[in-house]
Amino acid sequence: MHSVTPLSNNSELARELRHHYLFSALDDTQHATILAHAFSRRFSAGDVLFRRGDAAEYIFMMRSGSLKLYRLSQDGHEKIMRIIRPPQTFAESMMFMDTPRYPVHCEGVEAGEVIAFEISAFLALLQESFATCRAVMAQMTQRIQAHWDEIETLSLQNSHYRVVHYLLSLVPPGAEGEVRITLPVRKVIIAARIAVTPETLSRTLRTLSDNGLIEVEDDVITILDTDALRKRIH
Amino acid sequence: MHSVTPLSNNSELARELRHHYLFSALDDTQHATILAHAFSRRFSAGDVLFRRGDAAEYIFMMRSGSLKLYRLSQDGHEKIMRIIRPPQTFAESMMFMDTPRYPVHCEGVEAGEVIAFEISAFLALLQESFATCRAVMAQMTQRIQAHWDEIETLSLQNSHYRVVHYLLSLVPPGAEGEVRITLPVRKVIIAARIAVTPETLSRTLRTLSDNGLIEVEDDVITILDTDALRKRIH
DNA sequence: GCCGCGCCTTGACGGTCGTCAAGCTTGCCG
DNA sequence: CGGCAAGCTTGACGACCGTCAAGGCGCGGC
Repeated sequence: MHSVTPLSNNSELARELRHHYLFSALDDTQHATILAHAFSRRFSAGDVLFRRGDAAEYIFMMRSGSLKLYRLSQDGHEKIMRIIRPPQTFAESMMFMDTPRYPVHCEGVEAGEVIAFEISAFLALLQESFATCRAVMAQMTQRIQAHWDEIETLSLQNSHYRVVHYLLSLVPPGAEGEVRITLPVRKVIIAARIAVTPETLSRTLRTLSDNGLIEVEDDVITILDTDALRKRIH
Repeated sequence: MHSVTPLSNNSELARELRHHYLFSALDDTQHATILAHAFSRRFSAGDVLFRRGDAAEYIFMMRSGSLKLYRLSQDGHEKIMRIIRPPQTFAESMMFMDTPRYPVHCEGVEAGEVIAFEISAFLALLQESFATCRAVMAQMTQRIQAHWDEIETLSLQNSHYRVVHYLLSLVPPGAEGEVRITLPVRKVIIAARIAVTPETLSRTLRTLSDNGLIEVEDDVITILDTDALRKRIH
């Protein structure tokens, strides 16, 4: 694999781990152990980190950039299951499968860097640290909650709802009235994430704009009245 | 709460736990502990076990009957997230939330019985038993896999596919050629499970029947050629 | 510069599937 | 036995949204 570097004596990374929700419960010895079984991987947009069906030997932590986890239908349609950004970890749940295989493709969106930790090494640490065990479980619980929400959205709601819902998810908590947000990724990526076509996304934004609820200028969207938009879901 | 009975000296239940994937790693003392913090709950079809938003104090193990976990949209449409049958457990992932609340409604479909275990007691046991911890995580991993699959199905596939996919999921593993299956629940329940209307389900079964792929007689369906049906997904 | 390519938008069209309504069968109960 | 409700089916209709096609805009490479 190219763009791979060892992590010996990377004190900045060590400090990062100490503040990370998944690793903060570990002591110095344990930190050293997992770093000895980890490596850094740099990637560009379009680089493939793994494919669906590959044997899963690593869990990952994002350090910079962004990437997408996605599946393809037989006729080549792409559904993005998740967009990953720092400081998220992913593929944790692979650890507990009998024959671990990644269930999605993984590809870079914006160039960046991930740290890969060997699953076997991390599993061994879990036995020693119930607190870390709990952190993993809390993490998995959050993922499950997000899945319930997504399944509900996909089966109970129409595309209009999904677009509005996505916009509202970008509003900082507590914000009210007029809010300016910037789309974090290209629109075609967003469309694949919320399971609509780029055309439908474009048209829906247009309708919202015509109705005076938002203003669109490239990837900057001004929500004129957050509450009104929230109620607008029909 | 009515239909609730204590579990002291229920030796049959104790034996059941010993063979259950979630509890088999516990020793006799630990079994006694959780049984001291558990109760049995009988229910009929239509009985509400909990509602979405209720504080989650228990995890559950099905002993008999069946029930549904579901959500409602604003306009009253029901999406069944999961059908539970023995010997499944559910709501395990609630244990790791900060302020645990059930994220779905739970209602009886066929009369039966569940065992409710206090979350606090079970959490305490997890600290002592890494093996049980692992069992919980393996369980959550399976749920996550199932969610990925469902999200993929909902976003990449049409209703025809979902019906065929559901039928195939009822075929016993390894079966080939002509297979006779019985629908496990009423059709309206199945429809809500796979996110189509009862009308669409009915029409799709009709089409498959007209094309000579299946034969339908009430809740008994004969799949004439499993492989042909598998390929029929378009 | 200018060409080509990717991203986004807009329009026209058509299929899928949900909605509404009617009718059928079955089982339950007075 | 008649009446009623529930479950399922079938038909007619229409909205939603995906597909196909065309065109504008910005950007990088030659």
